[in-house]
Parts: sequence; C-alpha cells; structure tokens
Amino acid sequence: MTTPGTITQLMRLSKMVHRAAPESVLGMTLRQFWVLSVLASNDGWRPQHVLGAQLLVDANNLVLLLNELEDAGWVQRERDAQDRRRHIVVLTDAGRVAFERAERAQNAAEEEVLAALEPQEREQLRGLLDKALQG
Amino acid sequence: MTTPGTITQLMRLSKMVHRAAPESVLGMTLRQFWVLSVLASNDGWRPQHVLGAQLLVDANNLVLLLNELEDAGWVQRERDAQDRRRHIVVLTDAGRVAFERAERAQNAAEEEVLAALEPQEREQLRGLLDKALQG
DNA sequence: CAGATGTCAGACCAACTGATATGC
DNA sequence: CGCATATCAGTTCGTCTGACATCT
Repeated sequence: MTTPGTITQLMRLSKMVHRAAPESVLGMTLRQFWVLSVLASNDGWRPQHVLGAQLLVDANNLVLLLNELEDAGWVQRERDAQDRRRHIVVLTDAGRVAFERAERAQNAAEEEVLAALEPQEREQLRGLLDKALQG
Repeated sequence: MTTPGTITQLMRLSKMVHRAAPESVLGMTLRQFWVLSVLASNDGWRPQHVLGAQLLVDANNLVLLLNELEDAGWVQRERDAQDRRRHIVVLTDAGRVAFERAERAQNAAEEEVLAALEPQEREQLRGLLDKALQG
C-alpha cells in the first residue's frame, strides 16, 4: 500500500491544467502561450536556441511552433548580426497584446486548478517550483 | 516584464519529469506506470470508470491502456457482479513486481528533477500538490 | 574541415471523435 | 426507452528522427 510519488502528483496536476486552459479559452495553443510567456519575461526577445532550451522544446519542434506564431503576426525572426547562423525571436506589439489577453484567461484557469490552496500556499508552491527549475 | 505563472512552471517541471523517466528506465510507459500506481495505492483494484476519473484519462483511451497492461500480464479485468456493465481492474502479482521495480527507477528520476530542493522542501511541495489535487 | 544552428519531410505516438454493443 | 459503461475504428495532434543547408 504505497502512495503516489511527488512527480506523479505533479504530472496529474499538470494534466488538469491542460484541461482547464484549452485553446478556445486562451485564444492560442498552450505551447504558443509558453513561447510568448518566455519572450515577455525577457524584454520581448530571445535567441532561438536559448528559447528552445528554456522551454524544453527541441530545435525541430521549435521551428514549427515559431512558424505558427510568425504566421499569426505575434513574433518575428531576425538574423543575429554577431553570429549569422542564429535567429533572434522578437515579440511584436500584436504578440504582446495577444499574450496579455491570454494571460488573463490563464490566471482564471490557475484560480480554478489551485482553488484548494490558500493564497499564501500558492506563493509557497510557486517558490518551490521556481527553485526546482533552476537545476 | 511579467514572470511566468505558477501553472506554466508546473508544466515545465512536468516536462522535465517526462524526459527524466523514459520507458527504457521504468521498464514501462509512464502512463502505464500511473495506472499501476493508482491500483497499488488502492489495495490492488479499482472499478474501471473510477480509474479513468482518477487518472484524468478518458474512457476510450483507458481501454487501450488497459489492453497493453493486460497483454503484459500486469492487470486483469473482471466483471462487477453487482453491475455487469462495469469492469473491475485488478493488479496481478506480476504487476505488483513490475510496479515496484519501476517505482525504484522513478524515485531516482525524482531525485534528479528535484535535486535543487532540500528534503524538507520536497515534503512541502508534496503536501501542496496533494492538497491542490483534492479539488 | 568540424561543429553549431536552423529548416523541412516523414515516421511515430498519444489523444480525441463517432459509432456500436451490452446491461441498468 | 434513456442512460451508463466499455470497446473499437478513424482522425488528428504533438513529438521525435534523419537529411540537408547555412554559417563560424
């Protein structure tokens, strides 16, 4: 008679999030939202390969994701003048607007998924996740 | 300049787990492991529809998952005598052995993913996740 | 030239949709 | 009959693999 491990619980909760924040609610895919979220947290731009590392999305997949976002007009790819192999991914004004709208919807989803936790416990959870992700 | 939300962090960490505990390490799929984990936590059996609810796997998908597990000899489906529409899913002896082996591998993966946290912080994280999942 | 970065096409896996069968 | 449970076939989606082009 064991109890489920921490990471089992983690993945279960993450699945609930996926259900609570579907495309119809965010106005975009959850994966698209992640990308915009990282850009918005970093002055609106990131080198493409750094973006992939931060998101844990491999390079091939990231290309397709960025194609979608560029088609939507939310990001733009620019060549890095220092190293012309590299692309810099830049958040457009329209991208920022779309992100902020999605973020409000996402906060509502968060509210729903974490409903059982007190505000102070959510802070705590947030802190622990941040710390765990630094490795 | 916003920072990523709690559930964004949650999903990122969950993705790391997925990477850290692949099939080759567990001896089974992560989804298969979840099923065995729920059964092991409940005296080795669950009604099939309850299993689906606990795992957040829809009924169609669960059928395929259970087919795999039954082919491997790790679970068995039995009719519920009280309501003959229902199946009871039972963990076999072989299933328990496979689960316990996988659990040890999974603990190692957990160690890796949560390396940045102190033991006491892991306890805390675990507690918060459990509480959040009660909703 | 070797290594890094980005791109695309194809294969593969996981999830959802719809239709069917059975029992309440 | 309407509803719940389980099953399967078909489709769709996300992810990974391998080959290729560009640049350092």
